[in-house]
Formats: sequence, C-alpha cells, structure tokens
Amino acid sequence: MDTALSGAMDVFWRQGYQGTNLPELLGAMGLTRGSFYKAFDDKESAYLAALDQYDRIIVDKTVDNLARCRDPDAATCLSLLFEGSGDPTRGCFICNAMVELAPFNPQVADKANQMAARLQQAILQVLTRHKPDLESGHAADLADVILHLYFGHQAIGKARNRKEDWLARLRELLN
Amino acid sequence: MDTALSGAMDVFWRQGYQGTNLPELLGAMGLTRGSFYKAFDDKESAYLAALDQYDRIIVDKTVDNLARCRDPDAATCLSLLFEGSGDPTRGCFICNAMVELAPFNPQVADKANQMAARLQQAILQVLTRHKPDLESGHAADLADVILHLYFGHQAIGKARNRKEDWLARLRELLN
DNA sequence: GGGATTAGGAACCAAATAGTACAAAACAAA
DNA sequence: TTTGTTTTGTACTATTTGGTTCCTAATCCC
Repeated sequence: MDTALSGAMDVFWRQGYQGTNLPELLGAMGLTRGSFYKAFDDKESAYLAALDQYDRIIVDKTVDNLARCRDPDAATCLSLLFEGSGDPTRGCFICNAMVELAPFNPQVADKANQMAARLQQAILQVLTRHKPDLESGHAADLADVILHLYFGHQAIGKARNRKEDWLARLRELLN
Repeated sequence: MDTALSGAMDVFWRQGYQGTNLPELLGAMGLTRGSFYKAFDDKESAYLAALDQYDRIIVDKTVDNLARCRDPDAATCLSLLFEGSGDPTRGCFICNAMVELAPFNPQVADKANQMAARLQQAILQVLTRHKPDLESGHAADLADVILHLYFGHQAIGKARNRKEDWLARLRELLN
C-alpha cells in the first residue's frame, strides 16, 4: 500500500493530475484497475492520497532537516530548501498542485495550504532559533518571504536550468 | 483575429492547456472547428500563439507600467507587480505555463523564459533608475530575487486568499 | 484442511477527446 | 448576375478517457 502511494505521488508529482492517465497511474502504483478501484473511489481520491503521501514523506523530511540543522548560520540551514536533491523539472508537488488544481478543487487547495504552512513554520523556527533577536512579527514575515522565494524557485526551475547562488542571497536577506 | 487570440489567452490562462478542451477553446475564441483548423495547426499551436498574445498584451503593459513609474520610491513602483488587478486565482500565465508544460515542451519553456527575462529586465531598470548606487551585479541579483518572489506570489495566490503587504516587504528588502 | 472473504486481472462500456471531410454560404471580381 | 474563391458550420471518425463488471486466484480464519 505504501509503495503504491509512493508510486502515485511520484507520477502525479512529475506529470500533474490531468497529465497522468489511468494506465500510467496504475503502472506507477503497481496495481490493476480492479484493485485500484477497490482501494480508491476514483482518480481524484488517489491524487489526494498522493498529496498526503507527499506530506508524510517529503514535507516531513524537509521539516526535519531544517529542525535538525545545527549549523550556526541560519542562511546555510535555509539553503537546504534550494539545493534540490533530484530532478529540478519535477519542481515541488505543493506548488504544482496549487497552480494546476487549487482554483478548481478546494480540497487540493486546503491540503496544499496546510503543507505550505508546515514549511513556513519550519523556516520560522530556524529563524527564531538562529536569530533570536529578531522581532517576532518580522520573523514571521521573513519566513513567508522565504517561502515565496522557495515556490518561485520551484516554478522557475521547471523551465530554467541555470542555477542561482541561493546561499549568498539568503545571507544577504538575513543581513 | 486579435479577439480570437485574446480569447484563447484568457481560457488557457485560466484553465491551463490540458484543462481546456476544444469546445471550450472554440467558444472562447469565437470560432468553429472549420475556421480554427484553417488558422492553426492544432491545439498546441493555438496555445503557443496565446503565449505570444500574453507577451504582447500583459507583459508589454507590465513592463511599461514599471518603466513609466515616476514614484521616487523603488519599492512603490515594484509593488505594482504584486497588487494584482484582477482574479488572483488565474495567477500568472507565464508561471502556469512553466509549471504545467515547460518540462515537456521546449517551445513553451523558451517562450516562458523569454517573458520572465523581460520582467526581470524591467525590474532591474527600476532598481538602477531609483537606486543608482547599487553595485550592478548586486542589482541584477536583487531583480532576480524579486522575480522569484513574484512567481511565488502568483503560485501561492492561486490557493491562498490572504493578502500580504508586499510594499512593506519590498521596502525592507531594498533597505 | 475447508469455507468465506478479499484481492487480482482482463474484457467491456459509454462518454469525451482532438482532428478531418465536405457541403453550404458569404464574398470577391468581372 | 455569374463565376471562382475563401470562409464557416456540421457531420463524422478513430482513439483515448475514466470507470464497471465479473470471474478467477489467493489469503485468511476457524
């Protein structure tokens, strides 16, 4: 079951919801139609489950990496978000879901917002841990700015292959 | 012809490429199948033409607005990018195209990159005009950062309706 | 080991898809 | 008006779409 969900996450992440037809989805999940429709209502519910899987696997790991970062420099810790380990043309599943489906599907919008909020919270914790003298409202604002940079990076990264020096930029941003 | 292209731009912008079927596209363009396939090779070529239309109509206007801004404060000028006039759930067509199609369609990736570069250039001109004492490499970097914030804003805005105070953030960013 | 319940797989279906063919109609020029 | 051309609308098609059915095979529990 977990491998099936991971397969669904993988293919939806890479190709989007509309870009993935049922045969591709079934192949990625290692299921046939019979067992698929026994486990899920329809394609949409599989997509929502794939988003949950992303939350458990990828967002958990990212949040954890940020929380465990013991580097004294906040910018170095946050640069983990930008030095993507993997194919940049996949982008970020949260960002993909927001752009493709959020306006038409409130459930997708909710889940995506919740995951984005988790990322923002993790960024904020890095800031408050490493830079305790920041005024708290300002820190939250800065975390949201960095979240926006992250989403922009993921979106633009799907088309552009040039890579930017985000560590230097974050250093600048955090003075 | 121009109204047809504007209709195509509108519907592809709002619904994406895969999310728009031919009847919807024809309705938006005010054409029937016969005349559509006489004017365009296929759905994809209409999408590419719609991207060009976005370049001519929307990007031109945005670049012009930035170039004509005579407010002494750079942040105020740049905040034009973020105070979207219109439905935020449409987002930005460039961002939508990058996320949905750029990994699979080099022509889309090229066009999207070129339009993004135009925006970045316009941002850079605002910076160099209003803050001439910025070191030039740093200004270009800052323009790219603001471009990334813009794309992040457009992506997140499709799911989140809370609105942020970008003027204040830009002021902070530009010291 | 045997009966009940669940999972797996292939054929099937109706609806929707992008694209084509061709006739009707509007238009141009003479 | 008549002719020739281009544009427009409609009927059609082959394919693909997501989803269902039903039968077989495995698994589980007593």
